[in-house]
Amino acid sequence: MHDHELREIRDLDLFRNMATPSFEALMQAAYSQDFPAELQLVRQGMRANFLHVLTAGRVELFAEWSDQQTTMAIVEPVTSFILAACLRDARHLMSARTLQPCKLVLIPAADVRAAFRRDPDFAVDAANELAAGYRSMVRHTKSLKLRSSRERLAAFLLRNADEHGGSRGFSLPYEKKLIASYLGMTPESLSRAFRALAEHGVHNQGARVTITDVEKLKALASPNALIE
Amino acid sequence: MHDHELREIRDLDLFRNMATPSFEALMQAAYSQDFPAELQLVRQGMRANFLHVLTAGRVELFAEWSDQQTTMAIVEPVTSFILAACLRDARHLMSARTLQPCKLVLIPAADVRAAFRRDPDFAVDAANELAAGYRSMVRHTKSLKLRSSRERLAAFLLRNADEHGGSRGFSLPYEKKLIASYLGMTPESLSRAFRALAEHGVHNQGARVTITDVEKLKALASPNALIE
DNA sequence: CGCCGGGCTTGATTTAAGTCAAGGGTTGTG
DNA sequence: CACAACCCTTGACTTAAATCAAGCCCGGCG
Repeated sequence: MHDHELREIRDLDLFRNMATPSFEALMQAAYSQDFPAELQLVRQGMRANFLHVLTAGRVELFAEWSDQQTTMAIVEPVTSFILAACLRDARHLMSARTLQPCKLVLIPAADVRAAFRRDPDFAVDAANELAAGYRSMVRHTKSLKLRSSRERLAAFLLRNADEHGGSRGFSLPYEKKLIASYLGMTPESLSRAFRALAEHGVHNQGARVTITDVEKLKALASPNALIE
Repeated sequence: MHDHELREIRDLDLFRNMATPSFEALMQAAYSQDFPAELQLVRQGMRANFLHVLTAGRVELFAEWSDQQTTMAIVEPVTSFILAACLRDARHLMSARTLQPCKLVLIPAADVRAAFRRDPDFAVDAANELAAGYRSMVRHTKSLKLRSSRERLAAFLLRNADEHGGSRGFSLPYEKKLIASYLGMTPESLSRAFRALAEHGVHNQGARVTITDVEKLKALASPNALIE
């Protein structure tokens, strides 16, 4: 494993405060690997054997059931995933696949659990990470249960405008197909939702989005701010 | 606070392995209180000031947005809730209200955070608790995104049959209104879903449910077992 | 340069679930 | 014991979103 990879991982909130010996032991057991696009990394129902850290590329977490699939989250570098299943030594609730060629560091789950029990600072950071994950899943669920598809898209666009482009417009970070699945609708419905948002301060052309009236869009996405 | 309450709390997974001095300090700062039914304990958007432990009664966690509400979880004694918001010192994502007269132990969030940073065993247990919470929220979300309302009800009934009555029939643990909201549908739809399940091995009369054909119901609820 | 092929859009139609409205049953209470 | 209140059910109807079916557009490749 390369030095710059080690540093990237060390800089994650999850590993930042870990004692150096624990970290080194953990990295000793870990290995870095390259994967092609469209490869299934994790299958739901299987035992969690590795904590994954994505250092390059993009990974989709999705759930499947009876020949249906839905996107649960999209992982961007540098981020760890599958921490909960590792700590609980449980089966995966979600599957994972690469969306592009990816570089991942795989850390054996047993070593993660050991470090977690031995290193208090790591345990604290793991708990924080899990709390954050829990809260983001709560937000996702709330959005699904309380908002219409149009409103979900509005909220999604506002969040992205904040993180990326700002008010001068930005490009959608993923394929619309994927966004639709993440937001819990079909690609057709997403297309129509974009049209409907034209009335609410959104201009869209292909992957290009410009928010022409932030206030109007916010009014649609969060009549009051309490949802997130 | 009474001795038997202290023992109940001590026996929770969250507090079981905590060092005795940490536990005692934490309980020193805590206090027990009785609440009437239908009282709002927590309002989403507010700062999390207390970790709550329910020792008697029943509490609903719900989310609200733009004059809509939806049930996110129902808490039964003895269980702690709002751990994630406490640890992150963040605002509540959900509101909470008592469904019945309740007894709660309130532990100041600042003390929880302190104990959490100071006591490694507590940090480990907190992380486990959060991991479990995260996973249960993932299951809920998967169910919402991948199953029809009929299928969600089927899965809910199977889970309850397991936990309570067994095959000899059981009583629904809450009002149907509440179950409907938890499952993400209206009371009317729940009613129709029950009727539809008559064809799939479920007999229902008021709060009374008997599963007359478990296999048939399972076939409907989980064509393959991977969802949970 | 032209012709796939996939992703996206658009229109027509269906369907699951929500809404509205009314009535039945149960429970608690004066 | 009767009445009110609330929960639940049922029926009629509406609606949001899914499905089905073309067609379009754009990038990659022969």
